[in-house]
Amino acid sequence: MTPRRSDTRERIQQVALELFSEQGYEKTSLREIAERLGVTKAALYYHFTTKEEILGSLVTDVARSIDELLDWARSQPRSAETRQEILHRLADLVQGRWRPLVRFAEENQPALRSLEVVGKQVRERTQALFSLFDDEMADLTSRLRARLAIVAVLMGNLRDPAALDATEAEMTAAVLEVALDLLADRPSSRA
Amino acid sequence: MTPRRSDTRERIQQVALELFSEQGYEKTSLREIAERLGVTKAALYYHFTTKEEILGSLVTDVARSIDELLDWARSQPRSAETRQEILHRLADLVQGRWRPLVRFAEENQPALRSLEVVGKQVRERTQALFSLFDDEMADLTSRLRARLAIVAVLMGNLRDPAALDATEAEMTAAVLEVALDLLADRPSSRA
DNA sequence: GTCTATAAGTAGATAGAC
DNA sequence: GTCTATCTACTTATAGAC
Repeated sequence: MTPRRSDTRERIQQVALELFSEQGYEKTSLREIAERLGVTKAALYYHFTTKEEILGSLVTDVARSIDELLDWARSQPRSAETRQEILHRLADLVQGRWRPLVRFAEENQPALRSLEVVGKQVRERTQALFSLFDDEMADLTSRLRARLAIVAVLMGNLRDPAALDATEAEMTAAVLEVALDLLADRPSSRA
Repeated sequence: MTPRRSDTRERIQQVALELFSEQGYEKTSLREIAERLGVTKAALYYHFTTKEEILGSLVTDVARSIDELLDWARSQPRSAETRQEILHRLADLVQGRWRPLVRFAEENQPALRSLEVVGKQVRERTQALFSLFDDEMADLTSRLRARLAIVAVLMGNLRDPAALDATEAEMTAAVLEVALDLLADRPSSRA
């Protein structure tokens, strides 16, 4: 018996995310959101006090999921198995329910940065993800590789302009393989 | 004796790029550009017929530089030395004179995509850069690695939120090392 | 909980004087 | 080549009826 007073709020979030993803945050107006939903602008203001709050409510939800991943990761031993499992969970996260929003965040950095509250949340999580594999004592190339591993996982999520025509499962597997290889310590070869 | 009728046009380009980079394309208004320049909006319209044309004039300049790199690359044999030189030239390009604009392009994909002419130029060059190292007969992970090598070079260019406190020269060297390693063929280890 | 109506401001763009 | 003045079309946001 969930209260379920209205699903309008959730429908607003869903439609807003669609439009933000298609056009970017700045270019999307409240009028457009209201029209696609078949309600008026004023209706939006009943559920959200500002445009930023609509985006903020979405970002907060993702941030919670990332925090759960971070908490879990920090409770585990720093082993190769842990790293592998972290990457798997991260891949699930960015390709599952949060795919549209994560993609949106990747593509709209300036819009997110310029928003007071939302920007802070995004920056903190980005940094936390990078720091997961970041050994501050390691040399620069190792640290770069660690970051690229994260980026590789996020790449499985991209709107691909020059498609690699692979299935999603193939992409995920390939991306994880490349990411794990980036994390593997290797003797510094090469002159 | 260059004609040099007016440097206003170039000053507009320079100031516009500053503001576009700081705030994003959509959020930057012609009023702001004019104000920072100490002229009026109408003055801008003497030099550029639309806002998009200001950005377009900048993008066209970079596109030309990338085309030169692409032409040169295609005229070379497909050797390890060539790949190394390509990466070096790409790094020079994104970290030199075009750094602000390349960074802007990375951060404002949706804005650029939604612009008719500009978007096409950007998409074509991105694809061309990826295809430089892309052997369509190779397996998926190799192709992913090739793309990641390009991404790595572009990462040397990022506004870094969690700074790796390295000098620019160190970053460039490290980024190139990682990129080259990504391009190196390797026996598919790992179960 | 959703509406109409409207405020108050800004955007990109133009006409025409100087 | 740059200005003032203005236009039209939007924007986010609010007040208050239903």
